[in-house]
Amino acid sequence: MAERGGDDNRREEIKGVMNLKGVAERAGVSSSTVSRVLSGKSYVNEKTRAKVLESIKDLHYTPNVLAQALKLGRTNTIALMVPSIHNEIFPVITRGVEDVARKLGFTVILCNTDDDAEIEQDYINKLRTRYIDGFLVASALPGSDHMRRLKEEGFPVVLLSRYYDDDIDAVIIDNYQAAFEGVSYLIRSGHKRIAIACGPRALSIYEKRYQGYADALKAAGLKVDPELVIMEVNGTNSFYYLTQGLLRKGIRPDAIFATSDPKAIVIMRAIVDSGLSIPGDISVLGFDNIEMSAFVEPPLSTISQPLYEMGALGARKLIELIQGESKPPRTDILGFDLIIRKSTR
Amino acid sequence: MAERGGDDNRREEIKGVMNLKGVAERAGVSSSTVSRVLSGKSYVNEKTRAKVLESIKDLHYTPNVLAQALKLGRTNTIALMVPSIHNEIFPVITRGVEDVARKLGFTVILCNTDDDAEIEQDYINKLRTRYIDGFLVASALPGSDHMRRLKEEGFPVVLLSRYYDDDIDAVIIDNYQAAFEGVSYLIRSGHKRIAIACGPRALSIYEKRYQGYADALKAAGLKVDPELVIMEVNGTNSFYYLTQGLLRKGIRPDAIFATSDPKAIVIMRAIVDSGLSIPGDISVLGFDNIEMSAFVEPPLSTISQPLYEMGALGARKLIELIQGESKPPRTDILGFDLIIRKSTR
DNA sequence: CTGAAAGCGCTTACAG
DNA sequence: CTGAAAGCGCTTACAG
Repeated sequence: MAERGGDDNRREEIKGVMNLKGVAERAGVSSSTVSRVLSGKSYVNEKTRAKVLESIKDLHYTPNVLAQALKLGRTNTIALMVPSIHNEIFPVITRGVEDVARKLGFTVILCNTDDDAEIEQDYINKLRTRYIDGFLVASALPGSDHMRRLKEEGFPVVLLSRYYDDDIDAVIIDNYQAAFEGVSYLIRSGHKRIAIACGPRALSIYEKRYQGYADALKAAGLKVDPELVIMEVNGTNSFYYLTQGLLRKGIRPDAIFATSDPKAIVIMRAIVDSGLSIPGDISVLGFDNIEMSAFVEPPLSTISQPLYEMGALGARKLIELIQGESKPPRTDILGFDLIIRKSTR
Repeated sequence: MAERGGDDNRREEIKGVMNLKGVAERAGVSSSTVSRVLSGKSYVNEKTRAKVLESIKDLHYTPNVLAQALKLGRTNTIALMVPSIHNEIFPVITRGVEDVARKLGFTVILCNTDDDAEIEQDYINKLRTRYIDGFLVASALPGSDHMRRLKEEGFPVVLLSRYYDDDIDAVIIDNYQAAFEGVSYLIRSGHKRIAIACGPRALSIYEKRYQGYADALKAAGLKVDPELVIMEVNGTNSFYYLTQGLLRKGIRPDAIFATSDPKAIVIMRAIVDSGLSIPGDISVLGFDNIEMSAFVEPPLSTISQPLYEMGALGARKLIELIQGESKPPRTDILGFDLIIRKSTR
């Protein structure tokens, strides 16, 4: 009895928070036995088991996960690292992750990294100390090698939706191909001066979407006009001023491919505020198919990705890894859909 | 040496995952001493401390949070329970929570409850076993008393944004007053037949907003016309058909107050698709001021709540509770803003 | 089939 | 100022 002094661990005294020893005493057996009926891994005499089970029920006993984790080296907890849960697509992915995790007995710790390598590293340092069984990472920072380092340290890691790499498991869509097909559709329907409103190309998804755009133009014998490449300056809302600036200078694309739906919606606003019509004067194509995109005016044509499934599959893969199924790393590529509504002609 | 047999705890062997004992040996002191320099709670000879610090650095040692938690009975982890992270307002709240928690050395476990009492209970059972230091709950289920039970068991609990109760700390806005002022504004600007598009009144926020709507009408000598009360049937999108149905029957409100922005956006779509104009024929007022609401066509007038601050303050309060400052429970009421854009005349 | 014992990695009262 | 020891609540190899 070292401490147990005047400390304030109220929870200690609450009925309902019991330990193995308490259960064992009430059942008249040793804690080893209780542990065994709990784990179900060894045979226990039917009668003993019944007594133990009853004692557990009477005492409302639930095992202390922390102690188990300390002993076993597993916490049944995974970390989900996303740039920002605020960003439209991550809530859906997160929901997929969480649902699967919950079903399989895991809890998820949410980390917002802001695509900042330092914050990412912070989290990793904090979590790696056996606090976490594995990492699900939607990072867009291709240069950062802390992922690889984590993996080398033996942590299960699955990459989600963004950057990926042959050495690490991943679940993604083919962003290049999706952009390629979206822009090709625009070309097929008669557009000739297609602008792109692109997120930072330092993030691999945007780089890929940009390449898809450029190659689709090339494949149709058109070429990329630097005037028509609108790069994000400072957040999504900057596209409002960027687009207006472009139009005011008299530059007149006949379509704009936005690399995300929120960007597309902001751009539609700028177009309308400039006195032009959609899709009459300018078509707009988005990316992501966020829920609202069907309801804005005009309803937005866009490319949809299976976000929920991405999260769900990612979680499933990670938990398989944690539970020791060691297959070689594999990148799962999910499908996308081109959804035509009224913002393109 | 009981086990240590052929088990697969690879992480054990990885450099970088060290324990107190290792650090102590390298520094030529006892683990007690190392623990002491780490905690900073007792004096340690300057020279000894320096040696220890060096050893820690050399070994890239970070303490095992699990072991600390087991010993101390605290995990520095809080649970955030939200109906669904998918729902527009929760990502922002969550971000506020997470930022504060992180700054104060806490991690947050995210739980999606779907406003389902059983799932809520599930989580609580799972997490209560000292896994978690406290709960931040955005539950809308007023009838559920598991919150109260949790509190009685000694768990710190803070309620967020939704249901609240005098016995438990909470951070909210005055939903009644906000709706009252929004609808009063509509009345002042000449609207006489004001409809409400209301989420399920079983959820306390919607009940409050409904009351604010009803009382604002009453205060102006108008009364609630049951024909103009549109109740959600099955998710936000149902308002599309509900609104169209209303208009098709020839019922013609001159304004619609929607109890959330997504509802407002869906309703605007239905109005336009029915060949009417906004705000010419019908004004629309939303609630929440989600980011996109400034960009939709027409830009949406709405009531904004300080979501980020709500999350941040909630987290701060919870952590204070956890750290033992026991003030009497208090409900903090944050301000709201009526934002007039172009969807109301 | 079951118990006693060691050990997971910490912290801290107790002696020096 | 510092170390040896007990204990947080579990699990499991080792003996019976």
